Amino acid sequence: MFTEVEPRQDMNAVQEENERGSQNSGGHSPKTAARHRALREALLDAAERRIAATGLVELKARDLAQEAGCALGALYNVFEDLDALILGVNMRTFDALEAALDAAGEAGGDPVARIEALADAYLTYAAANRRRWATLFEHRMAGDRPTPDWYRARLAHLFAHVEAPLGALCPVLDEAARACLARSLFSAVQGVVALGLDEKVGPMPEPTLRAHLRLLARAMAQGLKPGG
Amino acid sequence: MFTEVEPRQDMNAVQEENERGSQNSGGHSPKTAARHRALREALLDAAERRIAATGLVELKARDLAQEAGCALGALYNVFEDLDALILGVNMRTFDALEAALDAAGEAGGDPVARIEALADAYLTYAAANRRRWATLFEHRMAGDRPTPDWYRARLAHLFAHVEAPLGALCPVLDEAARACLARSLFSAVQGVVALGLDEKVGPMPEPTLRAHLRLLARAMAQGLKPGG
DNA sequence: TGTACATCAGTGAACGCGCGTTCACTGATGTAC
DNA sequence: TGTACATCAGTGAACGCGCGTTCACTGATGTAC
Repeated sequence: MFTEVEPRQDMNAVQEENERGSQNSGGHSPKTAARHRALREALLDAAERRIAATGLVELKARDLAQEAGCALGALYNVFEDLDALILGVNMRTFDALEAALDAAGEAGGDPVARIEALADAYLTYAAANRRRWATLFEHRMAGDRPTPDWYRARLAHLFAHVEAPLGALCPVLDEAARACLARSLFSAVQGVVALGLDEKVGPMPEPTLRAHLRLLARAMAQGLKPGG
Repeated sequence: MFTEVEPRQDMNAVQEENERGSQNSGGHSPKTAARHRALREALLDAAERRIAATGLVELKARDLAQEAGCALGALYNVFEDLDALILGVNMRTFDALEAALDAAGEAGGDPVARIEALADAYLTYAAANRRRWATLFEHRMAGDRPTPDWYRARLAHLFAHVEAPLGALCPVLDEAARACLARSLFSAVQGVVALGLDEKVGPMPEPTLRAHLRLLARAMAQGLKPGG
């Protein structure tokens, strides 16, 4: 029985590692394993920098290897493929973005103020990390492979940040309705931020953008209040 | 003087044609010119169909030629390059989308209702023509060429649809503020529709989506009223 | 500790493929006489 | 109307390039004895 359970746990761990883009972390000696991890980090750093500088479309394996100071082939010792690497970068971005939203969500106040704060924090993060943030939404898997589940979950988890204040604001909603509404509210903010920052349309003054976002958050929150 | 003016007008006409993606419409005889135009249309039709079926990413010159029933090279007799062809498709999409919005905008009612109607029409069009609509925002010019001005103007013109009801709702705003606000309001709707229809996140029931959109439009409109 | 051997991370040239674009050729269409 | 010639749309094989990925090789690292 013990042997039934143990290997399965290992399987899960390995599978999760793989799903998140890591190759068999392979090194048998600790030294090797450390180098392995270091190279992974170096490549992720390089990719992050390049994406921040020129965006996802300009991201090439050769540039990454050069910037990380390794040979082209080494990249494939450490990542399944480029997609896995990009997913790795996006995972970091998710972490950072969620941290920013968590921080904003923790600040107290009435639900409306909290929703406002979340929208504001979202804009702040997106404006300060435009391309990295845009990459979250731009990236499609190569070929016809589907986006991994954990990625979609991660995306969905962004919406969840609005759920708590939404529930406080409008306790009538059942869980499903609240989740849907959270998604739409998040999407509205996402839209305003995305088109507001899009240089193709021409830039919008950031204070104006911020004010509109506040208006949006406040208005929708008001519109949801039982009395509204 | 005559010769000063005439050629310049021709230049402009030609330039506009080119900017919109047409090659020298070249045929010296009317018959040839007609075939030229017919081929253009056939290719645009084919591209529209393929985009509707499989999206912009899957659009290949060879497939287009085959589906339009011409040789690969003929495409380049009639369009500068693939980008020009895609811009041509998007121009059609702009036309159709604007027509839908115009129709929705003409229906009377108070400004709030008109804004609601616009958002609703936008969702309806986007849902019925997902990929074609998505292509409006997905497409980037190849290389580092900038998006042509007329395209950006066309994009901006979408926002303008909300301006009239917005002005009626909130006459205090000067023109610039109104334009900015129109853009943000449009962007919010765009965001809700885009993420609502995005299959990566998982589909949302359309009635719910529509209800949220109405909520958004109504809430923002209320929030803008001088009394709100 | 020293030596022989095995492993495997690291290397970068080469592979392979997809795909936009060109180009030498052809044949239909139009024109001049 | 008929004939010779010119033009140019139409053709699709071939070009060229970018780029992700592989693979035969090497040398450093670790292990056995």
